Amino acid sequence: MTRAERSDAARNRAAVLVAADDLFATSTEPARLSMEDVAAAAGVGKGTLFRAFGSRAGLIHALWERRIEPLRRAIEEGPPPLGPATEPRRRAGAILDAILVLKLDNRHLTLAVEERSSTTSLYQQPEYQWVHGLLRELLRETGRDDSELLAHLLLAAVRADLVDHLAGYRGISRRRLRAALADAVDTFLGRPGG
Amino acid sequence: MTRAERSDAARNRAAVLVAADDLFATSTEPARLSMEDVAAAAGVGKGTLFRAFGSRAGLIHALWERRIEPLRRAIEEGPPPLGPATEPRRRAGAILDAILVLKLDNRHLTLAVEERSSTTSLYQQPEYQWVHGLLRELLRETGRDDSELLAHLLLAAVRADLVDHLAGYRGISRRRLRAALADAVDTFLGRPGG
DNA sequence: CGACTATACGGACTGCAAGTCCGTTTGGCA
DNA sequence: TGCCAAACGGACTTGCAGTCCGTATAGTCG
Repeated sequence: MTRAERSDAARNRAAVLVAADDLFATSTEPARLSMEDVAAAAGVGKGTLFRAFGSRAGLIHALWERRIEPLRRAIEEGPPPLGPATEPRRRAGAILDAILVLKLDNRHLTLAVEERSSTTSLYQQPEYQWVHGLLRELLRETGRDDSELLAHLLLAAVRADLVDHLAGYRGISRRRLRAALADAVDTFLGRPGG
Repeated sequence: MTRAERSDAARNRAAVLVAADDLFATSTEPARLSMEDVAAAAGVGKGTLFRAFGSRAGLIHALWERRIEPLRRAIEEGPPPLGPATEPRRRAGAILDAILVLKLDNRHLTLAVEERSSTTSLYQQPEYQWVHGLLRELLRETGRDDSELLAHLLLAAVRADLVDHLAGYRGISRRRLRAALADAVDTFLGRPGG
């Protein structure tokens, strides 16, 4: 069995998460943010950083984990419209909307999460597979066929780089983006009420 | 004014295009394909490669240009259903289908084209902007509002990495993918006939 | 044809970032 | 207080994009 984490390791891990979170939020170009920068900002050595997170992808994943955790809880055990006791069409729409908002609020971090690195495809990431499975099941319950592909299509609509392009570069308002997404969901599933 | 290209430069340029085309088609992991590999395969020096194409992105762009050229011609001056003399809903569907097929046929190359490199976003690429503008106009003609965002959504459905994941990793047939895309288009625009 | 020069060649070199190694330090326990 | 597994950190390795510059040559002009 593995021994408990030593206190200095825990402290450094926390310091790195704080520093990296800040750097990703601040930096204009997440892809240019190097691990050495993160280590320096956290006041630890590069070796410590890699010991704690394994790789750049590991660090980014840990950061994203923290951001997505509340949403996961809300979906798995929260009240409607995100929680389980919700009519499928409404719940699917609410989940997609929540994802869009999360990405709008964490543009640079999500860009980094969805960055193409030779080894990891977005579609292999556990988080993606989790929402995809969830969504597919909800769509299936509404009676749509080929719910698997439709779930991918709806998730493609909230790809980090697209959201970033529209919200950042094109300056489209959050309101309009959410409305457009809701419209698209309604088009596919019909309005929850009708 | 600029002088004409020297014959050896033209020959090397062609050799590089042939070699790179082959390497991208063959290689399992386009991101791992280095410029030095390409130069070696083409039998030229690295300097020559960079002189001819400027950068990795420039080379990939040149390769993609050749692949997409026939489609562009068909769309701009060909017969229906791709050409201009086509009813908008039908033409939009035909264009999206053609793009999907092109990506299915050039999976690795399109992965490279849409690769996230710090400087270039997919959404800034002239090719993307061209199809997006085209599609947006067609959607506008069908009377859909927010045709700009809808055009992005439809194009997100044929993102290279998604297509590659579905066709390659998940083994979903070309037929089913095309049918699903056609369905999605119909859902948004209504069937061309009705 | 011969020589002159802009153009092109090519591979050594630079810069940069991810990830590793290993000698040194330290937290936690007896 | 002494021991040592765990953790530290920065020098080092690796791999790749892109540059530099001395050498070679295509094309032109006399």
